[in-house]
Amino acid sequence: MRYSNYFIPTVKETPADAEVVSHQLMLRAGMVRKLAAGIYNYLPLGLRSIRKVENIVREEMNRAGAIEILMPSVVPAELWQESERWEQYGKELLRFKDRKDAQFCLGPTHEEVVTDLVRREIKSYRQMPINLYQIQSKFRDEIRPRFGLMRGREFIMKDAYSFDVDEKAADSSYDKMYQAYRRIFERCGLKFRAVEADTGSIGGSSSHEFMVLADSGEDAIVSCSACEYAANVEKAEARPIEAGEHADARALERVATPEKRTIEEVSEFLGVHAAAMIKTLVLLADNEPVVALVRGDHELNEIKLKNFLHCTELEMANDEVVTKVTGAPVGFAGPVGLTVKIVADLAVKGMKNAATGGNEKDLHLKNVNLERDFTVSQFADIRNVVHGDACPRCKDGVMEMWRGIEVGHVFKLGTKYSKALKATFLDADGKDQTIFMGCYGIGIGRTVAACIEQNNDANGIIFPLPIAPFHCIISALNIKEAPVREASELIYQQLVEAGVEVLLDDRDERPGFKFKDADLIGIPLRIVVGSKNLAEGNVELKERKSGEVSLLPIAEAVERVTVAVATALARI
RNA sequence: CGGGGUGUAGCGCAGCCUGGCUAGCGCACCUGCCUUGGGAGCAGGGGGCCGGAGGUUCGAAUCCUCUCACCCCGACCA
Repeated sequence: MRYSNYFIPTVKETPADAEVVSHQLMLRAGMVRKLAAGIYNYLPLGLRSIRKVENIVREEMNRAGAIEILMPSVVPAELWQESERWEQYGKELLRFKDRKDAQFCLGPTHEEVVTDLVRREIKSYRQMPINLYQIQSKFRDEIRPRFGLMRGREFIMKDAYSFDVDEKAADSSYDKMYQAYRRIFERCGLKFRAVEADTGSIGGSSSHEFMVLADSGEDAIVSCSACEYAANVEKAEARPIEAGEHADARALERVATPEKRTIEEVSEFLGVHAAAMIKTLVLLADNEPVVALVRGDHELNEIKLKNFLHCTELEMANDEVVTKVTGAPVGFAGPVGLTVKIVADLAVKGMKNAATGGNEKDLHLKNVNLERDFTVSQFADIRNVVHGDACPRCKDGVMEMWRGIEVGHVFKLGTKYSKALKATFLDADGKDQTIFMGCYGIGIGRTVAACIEQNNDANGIIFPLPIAPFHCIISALNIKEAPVREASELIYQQLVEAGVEVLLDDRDERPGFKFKDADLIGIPLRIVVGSKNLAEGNVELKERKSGEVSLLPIAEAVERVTVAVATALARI
């Protein structure tokens, strides 16, 4: 490709509304342009990287035995009503009507559509296992789209769905996908981790997320320093804390705490450590008030509590409800004397002589003790794991925390959708059975963004070769000079013939301008053709990542680039 | 959805508080000269319904009302 005939609108200044570095660089490098909130045009460079990821995904899905199809993005409401997600999915589902007033939505995911297809066509155990996938634009009307391609409303996703005769076979399909995902992200050149995850609105029994490690990541994940355990904090299990010291219960004390509301304020005012306090939170579970207790230095994990309570809606109560439940304004809630259902975190069980709210304005209690002063309906693991917690799986490890970007997610769905949509088959005994499903997603655009998040410097993007829009750029420094032009053309032709994807910068621009652009768009290898070196028969080869420069005869430079590209692509 | 903020040339911004002359600056763009190893220099030039609608006023980018769009924070830590 010749730069002068191509379309790479680079920008020197950083756009004001781009926060994270991947978004800034994708805009500056001319990879994408915004059309509306969370909706983007993919320009040539961005599209090439996206195609690279798609192709890696495609190859690995095919290798794992999955079969590519393409489903429509416009989906009739009936299917979503049949699975009952029409009501459950909420405002993220973009709904609209056609001219006949029939309801439709833009598919945010395709369990219903694929299950409908399969229930019509798959009738026998002989037709399974089967795994169907597609690479397609999805639409989710996100509350707050942000970070460019990282959280868009329209985005390109690979989604795969497996169908099996029983749970064991489904597990095996799941495992194949898990392994395929590892290969995919390794091939993309990413540093990532697979972690246990909550299943959220997709549902199902268990799942893993594939997280690209990056400080700007929206998700917090934990991993054990000693064993293989790794999980999203939403899911990460807290190891029950052993009962505290056997201190004697002291007499309950009422303490005036004027205007001291937060754990921080009260602990400072009373001179007790936050860990010796009980944090009391009032929530509404399907509109029923519930009180959650966690240790003062811990955080409530709403997802755990929600799963424990088996409710569909869980939210923090507003001031009005808090006042009604505790009899005191916000900031003075405590478990003593409450009549509503109380769920306490396991760590609260061993607490002795704790401090907590007095359910009265400007009042807190000291030396509060379980059983003597208050009772708890149920104990459960409802807090967030914190850095340094003991590992729930092994004896020796402690939990370490990371930030990650979720680029892939694999779910065991069981029979949630097949049951709702009556997707059944006849087994070897001629009996009707429900199909076991799994589903497997990869955010294609997000993978490119996550990659840039992980691979950049002050000058711009540093693409790993497998997903770089071009392998090599030839910077022809003074294109008006015949020798430079001819040598550049020669190198270009030879590289193209060798199967290297080359961008020839044949623009009539100053050298510095070309160097800045080349660095910004992140092409891994650069050959500089300048008249001085060329007089000696040499060109310069520079690696974007290391900055390593070598002066080489033309033939050798071509050879080096060809070998480097072949090596990088053959690595796995 | 709650709070805050911003809409002025393709991009980044000033002007608005305190209304007034032709609406400015940098980058980008066009022409010419010059220059050619890290986003050069000089000269000339094009480009704006100041987000939209309504109002106040002799006069509105500027004040008021409504509206649309976008951005940020929050929507869990009482």
